Amino acid sequence: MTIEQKKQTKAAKVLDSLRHDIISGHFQPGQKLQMEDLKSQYNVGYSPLREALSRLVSYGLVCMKEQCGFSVAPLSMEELHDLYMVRIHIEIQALELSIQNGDDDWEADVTATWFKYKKCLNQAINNHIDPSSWDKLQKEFRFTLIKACQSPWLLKIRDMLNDQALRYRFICLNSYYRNKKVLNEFIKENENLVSAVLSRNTKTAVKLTQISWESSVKLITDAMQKNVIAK
Amino acid sequence: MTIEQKKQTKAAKVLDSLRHDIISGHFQPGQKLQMEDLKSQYNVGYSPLREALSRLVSYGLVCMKEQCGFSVAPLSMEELHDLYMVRIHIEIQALELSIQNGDDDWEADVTATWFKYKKCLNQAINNHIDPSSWDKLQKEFRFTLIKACQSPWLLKIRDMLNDQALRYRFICLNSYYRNKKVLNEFIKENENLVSAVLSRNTKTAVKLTQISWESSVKLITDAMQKNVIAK
DNA sequence: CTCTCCTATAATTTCGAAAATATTTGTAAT
DNA sequence: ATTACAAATATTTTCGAAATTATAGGAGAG
Repeated sequence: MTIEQKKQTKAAKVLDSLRHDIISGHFQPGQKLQMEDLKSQYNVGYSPLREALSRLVSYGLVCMKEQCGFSVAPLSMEELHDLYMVRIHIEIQALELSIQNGDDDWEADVTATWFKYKKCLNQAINNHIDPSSWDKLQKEFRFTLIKACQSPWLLKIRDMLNDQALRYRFICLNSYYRNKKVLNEFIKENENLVSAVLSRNTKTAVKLTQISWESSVKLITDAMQKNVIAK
Repeated sequence: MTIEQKKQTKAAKVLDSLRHDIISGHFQPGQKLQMEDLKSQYNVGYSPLREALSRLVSYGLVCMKEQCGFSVAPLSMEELHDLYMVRIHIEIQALELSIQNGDDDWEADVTATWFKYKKCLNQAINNHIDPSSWDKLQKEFRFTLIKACQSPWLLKIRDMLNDQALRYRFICLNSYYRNKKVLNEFIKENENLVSAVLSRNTKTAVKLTQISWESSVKLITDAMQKNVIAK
């Protein structure tokens, strides 16, 4: 329990927990989310639960059918491709704007977060893996790259698509963690991306992002065909 | 009360009503949404209300501050421009894909919905204005244009941005209804758009959409500066 | 044996009172 | 007069029982 969680409402807390538990795969895609179960699992009443679930419906992580309750949004090959297609568009748009609008402070910020993230990645190569700090730093780094875009709507939509995509990425996270070759590739790719961004080379930055994400889709597709998580 | 609203849950009904009442400006931007008031206005208890409001928070039409309740999302010049920037991008992407993927049935659909919509617009010129059918037909027409894009995520995001934008459009709707010159322009623009779409001329269709929307932004900007709805 | 309809059970959804928190009002001290 | 503090009021948030609706199981007719 962190210090800052004092005055949060129960609805907000259970929203965070649910989102995390869905993204991380604690609940299976498509799984029914029964009120009674959730109530005892999260130790809350009906109201905050329904509130959280309702928000996740709009957010796209949860489905609901009237009078038949809630369920975890399913994953599928088709959706994976659709999701990444839109996501690449949004992310690239944000990146372009960010490179265009970012000031000196932003450049410093990019450098700093990449420095931290890189350090974590290098430790991962030597088997010192800390998944939670990996996630945090990756998230921070990727957000810093685009946060100077000055478009609240782009950022909001990106957030949504990002959370969706994280569910798919979880399928093949283990291959990331273990494979040193993949990790080294990954570090190099990001290194190139950062230089392109800092030198305001929009075209290169966009192309690198596109390539990197398309290979992500490939990795996930392979993992999905092996696993039986989604046909 | 329409026929098909029998087995809807109260939360769903109040969600629709709230969305409509916010978009149409029945509630002022930024206005506080008090539970007691809403409860008596919509004749429901706390649970379905909070559920609907929660979904509208994720959707972007409602804001909420913990322990301080809900309020209507505010409008502003900055957001207008941000919104339309993103919206144009998404809509164009969807339009391109739709032109690319649409089959013969889709072409027929486009022709049919435009025929109906045009008829309604022509009646509007002769002062036979029916705002509700105007809205319905406009919505149907614009959706038909892009529905062949085969991307659920694009459609979902478009829906969200569309509803947001409708709030701004409401500010200057009266000038649309009354001004015959604007209406004639409008019909002509759409006529051109439909021909471009049907002849699969993606470039022209995109350009026409862009121009038409940029002039929309201008109209709204002017109206906002006159009205005092948002500074 | 299969299908339909009815009953029993289980789940979702809703209500309104109770708890928790914010806001306002009033009082006293500086 | 102004600030600080405290009581009173108003509002939001939560709980769990009650109402509504779906689902499963079983009896009877064809």
